[in-house]
Amino acid sequence: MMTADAQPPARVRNAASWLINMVSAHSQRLVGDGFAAAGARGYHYRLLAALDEYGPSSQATLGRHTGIDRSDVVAALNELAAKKLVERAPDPSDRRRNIITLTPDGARHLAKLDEVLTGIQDDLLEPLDPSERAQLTALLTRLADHHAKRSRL
Amino acid sequence: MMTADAQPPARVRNAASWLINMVSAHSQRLVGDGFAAAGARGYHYRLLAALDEYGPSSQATLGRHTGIDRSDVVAALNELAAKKLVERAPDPSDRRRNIITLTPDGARHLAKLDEVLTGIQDDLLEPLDPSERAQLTALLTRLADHHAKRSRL
DNA sequence: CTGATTTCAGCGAGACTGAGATTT
DNA sequence: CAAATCTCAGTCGCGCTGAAATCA
Repeated sequence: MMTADAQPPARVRNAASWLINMVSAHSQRLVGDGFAAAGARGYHYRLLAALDEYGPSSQATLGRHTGIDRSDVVAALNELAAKKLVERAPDPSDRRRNIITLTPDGARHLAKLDEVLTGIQDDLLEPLDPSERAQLTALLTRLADHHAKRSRL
Repeated sequence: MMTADAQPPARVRNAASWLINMVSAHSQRLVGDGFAAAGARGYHYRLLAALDEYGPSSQATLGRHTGIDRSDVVAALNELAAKKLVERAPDPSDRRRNIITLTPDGARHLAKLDEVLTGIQDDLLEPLDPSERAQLTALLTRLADHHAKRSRL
């Protein structure tokens, strides 16, 4: 009969790219489930957080701040606007643009999602002690910065 | 005018889940592009590697070894079989099963993909010195193992 | 009957591309 | 003219679910 160990091939298991993707997959599942329980998804959180931190913005600016494609920004804002979490208004000083504003409801929703996310960080890093968490964060930040610069060329 | 800094909100930027996902996204882009240039994708590599490491297997076993869903195993094997990289034969001792075998062409293709992947590990970890790479791998392995166990309950 | 295996059809999220219309 | 903005219609990889048919 078949044992249920389910070990991936060693060459796969030991590749840094595989490890990162596995941890990322678990992380995305945790975050995705948490957000879904609150009636949201990742794009919604990123957009709300950018609006809160930078204030009312055009859609193009939101796309730059969140890393979300211009085209997906449109769709996600449609969903947020339908729930009255943001407001879309034409920019009188540049009629190509919409000015997106966080509503009070949107701010409340964001606060809830922030709580969800904070709780999840702890689940995600549970096996690591504080100094190990700091190490991991530092190493990942260096990798993220390095590749972000590379892709901006 | 608008500066092009594109900084995500601080709360997002500092979350471990965000960092992991950013690095994972860069990693997936590197691997995906590399595999695509060789005419493959992640599922193909995982299946070929599992066949090479564990020998001829049923589709269900391949799914367990690669973490690929039963349903996606079917589709990916169709593609690999169409390129003559694997062979599908009924299992005479259990007629529910197919026995999947790596062809010589499949082994050659796998060797090429292995080279691609090895090169990419270096791109991915470029800013880290060897001891930092080992640290990162160790920390990620602990997280991956922890969450793998949790999801097997 | 229960359980395993293969297959098909479909969905959801994230990350894209291309094209068109409008305005600067 | 070129460039920026918004929108719509698609595509792709990955990771899933549900259901059917077959067989142990």
